Amino acid sequence: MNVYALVQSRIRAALAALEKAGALPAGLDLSAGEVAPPRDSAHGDLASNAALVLAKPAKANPREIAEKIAAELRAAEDIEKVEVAGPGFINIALKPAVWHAVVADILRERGDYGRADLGHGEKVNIEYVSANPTGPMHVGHCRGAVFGDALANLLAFAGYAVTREYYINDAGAQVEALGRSAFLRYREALGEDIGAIPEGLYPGDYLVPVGEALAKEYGSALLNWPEERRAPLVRDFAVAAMLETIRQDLAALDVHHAVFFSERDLTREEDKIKAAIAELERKGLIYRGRLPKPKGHDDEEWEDREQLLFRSTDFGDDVDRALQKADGSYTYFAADVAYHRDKLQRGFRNLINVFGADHAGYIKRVRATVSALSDGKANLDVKVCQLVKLFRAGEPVKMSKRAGTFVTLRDVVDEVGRDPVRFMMLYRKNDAPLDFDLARVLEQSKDNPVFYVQYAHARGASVFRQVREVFPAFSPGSAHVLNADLSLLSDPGELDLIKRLAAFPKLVEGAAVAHEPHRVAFYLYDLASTFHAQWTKGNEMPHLRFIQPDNGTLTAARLALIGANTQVLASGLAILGVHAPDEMR
RNA sequence: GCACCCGUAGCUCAGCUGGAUAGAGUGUCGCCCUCCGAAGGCGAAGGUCACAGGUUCGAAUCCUGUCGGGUGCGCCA
Repeated sequence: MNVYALVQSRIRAALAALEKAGALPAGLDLSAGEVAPPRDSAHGDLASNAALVLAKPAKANPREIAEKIAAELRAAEDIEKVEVAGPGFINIALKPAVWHAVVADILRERGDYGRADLGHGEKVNIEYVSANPTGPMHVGHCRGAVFGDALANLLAFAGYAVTREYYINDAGAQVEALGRSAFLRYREALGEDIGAIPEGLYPGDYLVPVGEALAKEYGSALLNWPEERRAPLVRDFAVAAMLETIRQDLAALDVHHAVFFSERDLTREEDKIKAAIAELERKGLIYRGRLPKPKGHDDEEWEDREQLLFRSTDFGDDVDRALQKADGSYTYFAADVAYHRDKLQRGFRNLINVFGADHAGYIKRVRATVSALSDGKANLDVKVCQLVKLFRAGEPVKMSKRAGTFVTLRDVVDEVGRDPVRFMMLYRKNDAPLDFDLARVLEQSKDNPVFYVQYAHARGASVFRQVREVFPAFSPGSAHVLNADLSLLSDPGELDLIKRLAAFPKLVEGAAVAHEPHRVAFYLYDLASTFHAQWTKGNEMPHLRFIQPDNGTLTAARLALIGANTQVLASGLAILGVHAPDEMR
């Protein structure tokens, strides 16, 4: 049971009663207002602003409405105290039994506690990473990968049927360059001195094994093949190898996509692109025309040219967008139109794209595309992940992709491990830049949020290990713990911890609606902090220690609280995709 | 020139979609281990929420403008 929902429903009932009695005008939105924890806990457990929100439509004084609502609420069994404060806030204190019931709920529902049904099983498509298959992933990709994955976990937890998807940019000039680069490495593998890698090709060492693999598979045969037969083969071979590398890199982060969608498949069957453009044409959104030259872009290569354009400005874009290049082939954007049409045809009405910061300028045209193709019936949210700056003990780590010496995702995961990478990437809003310090995330101290949260989980497990020496039967799932007399949990610190645990379902809903997994990370930090504080109280006040050797019933109740806390930490960490260890060594 | 993102404590950042006296961490200063993990905790100090208007019962949050920082800008992907 969600205490926020409980109180909200009590307020709604109170409003309905008032309306029926004529104390409020009919026709008001009775679900108006919000129940939230007050900033100052002295104001009570929960506060509602319903009276303030309703004051205007009801044409009444907010304090008077609040008093009426308060009078109704005081009759409710689970409510201990109701006060009207300030301009018309309704401050509510709940009976301890309500809070104790939260602990029992968590222990009963276990991993399902906090699960929501916001999505009603509706399908959501999340496209993320989508790094070009021209090399290993670097740290910049890492953030989008972790963000998309955590968001997918979060939405699944909130009741959506989530599809995780990767769009492979395996068409166009970049992969042709990759193929030529791989062919050079192939000749190198055959013993030829290839000299420096020419400008425009990929110089990175990671193509050396690809050349060797080609040599192993084909011997020197490819040298004699005509280019039009050889080039596509080498290119596809190289793309497949890069894709395999990327999959392994993602697996190291525990990121797994269900669908890999190939751009080349779209361009090979141009039908799909043509069909997508035809559909836009039927809607009157395609025309031939000229684009204005962008300002502050003083290159003489600008050639005023008539081209095939999509009226994306009808949907809020800055300029209309080209669908064909000068040579008549389709642009990347044209393929993307077909790709998004494909998503819609697969029945998705909720789409989420996770972009890197350098693609922010692409958002409006994709939104325009989805809006046009779905007649405004589909929702597309584009989440932009800002840049990651890499540090080591405060010093910036230099990287240059051009020189082929960039820091790969794999380097980072190998150095610090999966959990710190995932947690730190999520311990920030996605649209704020992120400084990632390789040294700091490995510190085993409270200065390191990853450690701090995991440590809280491990401490909980540690108590259950310790208690075996006094009460061997008190295992986490034992009847002693599950049926403990929770009314014994009366210390303010214990109640405070329960109140935070009770906030988890609301937190999940809010984070899911906003598509903001970082809220989960901050919540967990806060929860861990509350738990650590209660733990340490036992140092000075032995009667507050969780294990009371001479009092089994009290120990059982406190173990129930710890079990609930450990469960919520585990559930939250699972959303982030971070391990919840039982021991830290 | 235009578009998008950002501007909150010395530093790094939250702020639950408009609520009450703006919060954490870090740094500075002062405390707490015979004790379930001190790998932790408690306290003090620290603010014109970039600036100026506007919207209303009420603004860090919404609107307009200014300043400052970042990213991007036809025929690349």
